[in-house]
Amino acid sequence: MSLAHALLTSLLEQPSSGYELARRFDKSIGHFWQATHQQIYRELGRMEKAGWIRSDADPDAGRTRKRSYGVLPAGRDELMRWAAEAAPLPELRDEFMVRLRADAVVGPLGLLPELERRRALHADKLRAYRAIEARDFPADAEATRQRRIHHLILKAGIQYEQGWVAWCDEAMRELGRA
Amino acid sequence: MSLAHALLTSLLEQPSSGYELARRFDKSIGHFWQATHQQIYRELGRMEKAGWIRSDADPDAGRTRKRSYGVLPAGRDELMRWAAEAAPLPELRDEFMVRLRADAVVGPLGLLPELERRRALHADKLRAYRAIEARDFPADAEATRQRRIHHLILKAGIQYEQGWVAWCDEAMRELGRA
DNA sequence: CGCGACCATGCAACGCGTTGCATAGTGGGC
DNA sequence: GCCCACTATGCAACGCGTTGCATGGTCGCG
Repeated sequence: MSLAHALLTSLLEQPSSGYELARRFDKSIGHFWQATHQQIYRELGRMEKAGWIRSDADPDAGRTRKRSYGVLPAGRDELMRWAAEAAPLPELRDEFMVRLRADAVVGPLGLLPELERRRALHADKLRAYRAIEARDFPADAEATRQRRIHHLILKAGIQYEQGWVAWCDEAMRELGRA
Repeated sequence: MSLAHALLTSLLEQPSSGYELARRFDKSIGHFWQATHQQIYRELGRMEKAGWIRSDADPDAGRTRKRSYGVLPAGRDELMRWAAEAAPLPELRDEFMVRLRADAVVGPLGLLPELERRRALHADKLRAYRAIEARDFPADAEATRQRRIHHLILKAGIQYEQGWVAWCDEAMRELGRA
């Protein structure tokens, strides 16, 4: 049930509506935990029932259906309880490796273009992460605990994409000389 | 529907029973595509209905319930058709990053031990992959196309675990001096 | 004034993956 | 001779994540 806890975290950072959460997930948290607006609305409903969050009609009442959510003490407690739990490592799970293995067993399937496509996608993400890093974590900035942690998370993404770009390069060399 | 195609690949490499597939998934293919025996039996049933594979009672008939599966031409065609498709990049999806972010917003939650645990788990996997590499891909071995591809897949795992070990080290330094 | 883009929430249904349990035969160890 | 571990397959149920669709309001543009 990480989604609930990701939402609690996001709501603690900034109380918001389901819609705003959905958009924020597309940016910061979405880099390592994705969710659609459907999941988010459904989960917010459950969390409210559980007494972890409460909602109130937005200030611009009447005009829109917008509702804003805030974390209740019980929600904060739950988040702290959960954060201390041990969790299994996320498993590597990649269709493309299945394709490669299929290529190995049924003969050349022309995977080079797909490999190039993947390389480009990873390189795009890497560039985007680096841009965020340059903007949000300049060398001379004051490093609070919070900022250092956020930077650490970003570096995980950078490391991840960088690794894949490097692997794609190697794989292209290997597949190329087939 | 990658599971079906992973099974087709595995069955082309070596016709087998559901049980054997389940065990093989724990080793080779399972490194990048996991499946429980439940999923496998269910999927084999569907694939047989679809005419991609056929089963026959095992030679030691009568004694056990064992059934062996083999890929039919339609299954082979389907695998080749699928392998050429474009696929979205697998997304990074990691609970621990949510925990870190929670730590940043509700104060120190004592994540260092968990970080050490993760580092050890990644290092274990890395060591296991390196052992497989030393055993199956010695420098002097003949490099067929198939072997080069299998090595490439293994290197993806090595690269992946290596990256996480390095990141854990950095994260431990950062969290340590808090 | 109408239309398209965006804000904002939600229902219904499906599928993959997970969990718990059931069944039954076989082979080895104490 | 009994118990345990392993081989081998399967049912039932649940939950998360996905997809397609529906609804209705606001705001800017031509």
